[in-house]
Amino acid sequence: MANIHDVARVAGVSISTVSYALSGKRPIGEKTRLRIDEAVRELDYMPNAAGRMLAGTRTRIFALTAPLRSDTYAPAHMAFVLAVVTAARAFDYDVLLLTEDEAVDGLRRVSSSRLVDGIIVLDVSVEDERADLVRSLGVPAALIGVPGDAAGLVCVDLDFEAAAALAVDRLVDAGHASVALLGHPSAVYERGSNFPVRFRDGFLARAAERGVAASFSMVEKDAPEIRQAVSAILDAHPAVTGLVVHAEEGVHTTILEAVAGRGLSIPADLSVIAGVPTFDTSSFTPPLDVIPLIPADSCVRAVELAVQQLEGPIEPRVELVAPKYRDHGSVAAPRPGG
Amino acid sequence: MANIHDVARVAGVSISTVSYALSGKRPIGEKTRLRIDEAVRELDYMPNAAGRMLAGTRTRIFALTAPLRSDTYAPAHMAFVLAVVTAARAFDYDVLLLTEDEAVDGLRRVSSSRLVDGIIVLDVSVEDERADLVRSLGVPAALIGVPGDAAGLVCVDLDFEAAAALAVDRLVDAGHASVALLGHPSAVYERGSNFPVRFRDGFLARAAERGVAASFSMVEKDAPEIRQAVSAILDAHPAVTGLVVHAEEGVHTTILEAVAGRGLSIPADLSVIAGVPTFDTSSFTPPLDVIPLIPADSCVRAVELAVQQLEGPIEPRVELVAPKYRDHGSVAAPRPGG
DNA sequence: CTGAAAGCGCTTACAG
DNA sequence: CTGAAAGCGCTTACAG
Repeated sequence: MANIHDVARVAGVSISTVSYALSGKRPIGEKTRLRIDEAVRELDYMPNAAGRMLAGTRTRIFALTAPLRSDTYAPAHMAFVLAVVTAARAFDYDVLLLTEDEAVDGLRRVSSSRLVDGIIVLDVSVEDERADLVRSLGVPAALIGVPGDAAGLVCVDLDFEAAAALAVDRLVDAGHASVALLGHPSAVYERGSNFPVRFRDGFLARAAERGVAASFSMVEKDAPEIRQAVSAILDAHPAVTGLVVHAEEGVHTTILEAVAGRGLSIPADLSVIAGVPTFDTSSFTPPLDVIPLIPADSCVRAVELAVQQLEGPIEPRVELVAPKYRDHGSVAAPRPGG
Repeated sequence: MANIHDVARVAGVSISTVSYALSGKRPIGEKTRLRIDEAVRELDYMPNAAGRMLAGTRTRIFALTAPLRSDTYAPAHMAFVLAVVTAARAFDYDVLLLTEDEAVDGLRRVSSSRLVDGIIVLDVSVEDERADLVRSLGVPAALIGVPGDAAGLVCVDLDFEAAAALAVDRLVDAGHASVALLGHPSAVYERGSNFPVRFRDGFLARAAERGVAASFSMVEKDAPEIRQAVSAILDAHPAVTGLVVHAEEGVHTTILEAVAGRGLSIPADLSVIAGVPTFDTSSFTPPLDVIPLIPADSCVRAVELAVQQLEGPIEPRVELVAPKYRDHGSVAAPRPGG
């Protein structure tokens, strides 16, 4: 395996010139550059990563701490991991994957040994020991999600309150005067991430602002309970003509079946918006308008912020990514009669 | 951040003694070791990864190439990634994650730059460009799964033929004389991985060996088609009393509903075994006997084989992991009447 | 049982 | 525009 000395010899220059030619950190004479390029090609030279890390100030590796617990929703989790890796590669960074069992020890190890230049934290929970650790490590880091105590941290997340508000606005703007939110099972609001709470609060707050009636129900995952919840809310609030669903994929389909089962058609009788899913709602029956949670949006920004910190500390912050609305035809004006 | 010279100075020894004390590669005097341990603790010393990589012969990093495509079954994929990372950590190896878009270029980059000591390949397809690449790279590598051309490669996979044969044996041993396999959609058998084919062939071959009637149907994913397939096979082969299912999670539940819908009870009327799922079948209604695909089994072995290759090339091979049977009560003797 | 020293392959001031 | 050289932080023969 050729090294920089081989390239320098073949090109008839010094190793520093080879180094500068490859890094572009100083101007190189036209013909010198050509001879070096030629030598690099001839020897199939690729700089040694360890030499680079040791001499330089960067390892060009980020640690990604992603639990990969089996109780996380795998498709979304996978999409986020993929988005982080893709975003990191755009900055020429590789990603070292640290999982649940080694969350804290692993982060400590790879940052103390200077194996990584920074840390990206995924699947952040309210009480996340990784948040405290990152704070104490003082290493470049960005969290995707917001822990209970975000002081001193750089966090990026979808603006869930704005997303819920956007859903309300769409319904109200279409003429609906009574809206309902079908949410996750109650356990989700009690522990784990705080975004369901933020979505719910954003929903209720905006509905109040807009002066429309609003109700909120938590829905368990079993089909009978889902049907029950749909009936309950439509029976208890007959005026409801706009529905926002913040739940898992399977729950959506069951809700849609239940709605159809009551003889209601979407959007003629009921307008429906899916809130912040990571899955596709355009192939549902009927396709649903959606305010998606887009992994790339948060991940790209988180990686950018981590990269910025390589130059030095930046202001701690919670950066909220603006929600986007995608129309699939499931929202319309309510029937004149109500 | 303390380095090895700091530790040596505080402990009053040379840096080589510190290095040997930490690596355990040569015996160190009792009190010398104590002084070094003390200094390490006092300075919170952790060896610099880049220095280690450059001076040593190992980076202690494996590349894991896992596509993370959105069309792969995420829960299983995540379980495999997790199992690889966990297995690698047991050998004190970290894992660098390379995804789809960079499969070939990324592997070339990290191996040419000596960033990694070896490669673990996940989600291997029949025509997998990564297989050819790994062959040409000549770097320690282990594939989890078997490509069309496995020549020169080290592969590990579940023994799918043996798994299917085990299912047949269980049914035949219980007294069943006519068995059926409900498999994946036809597209799965035509492209992608080859394990569905291996499972099917193992099923048919063992049934022939045991002298029992066997049929095989491919089942699409939509509920109506699933119900249709169940009816078709039970109508066409009324003697069938033993069923093996090799399909996705949702398909299983729909099949069970369809079976119940026909008034058949499991296992009294029909014995059912789930073939090589990565999901839990013990919470199905009823719980199903299962021959699971256990990510850890293949992943641990693949990592072991990669580690072995650090000492030098080993014999190329396709190592098949023996299947295991888990009884949940869904297999019984057929009714005396047939 | 321990140490002095070479060397791994780069980057980057320093010098011209 | 280019080069000689120091140095990053380790490991490991070599020597005693």
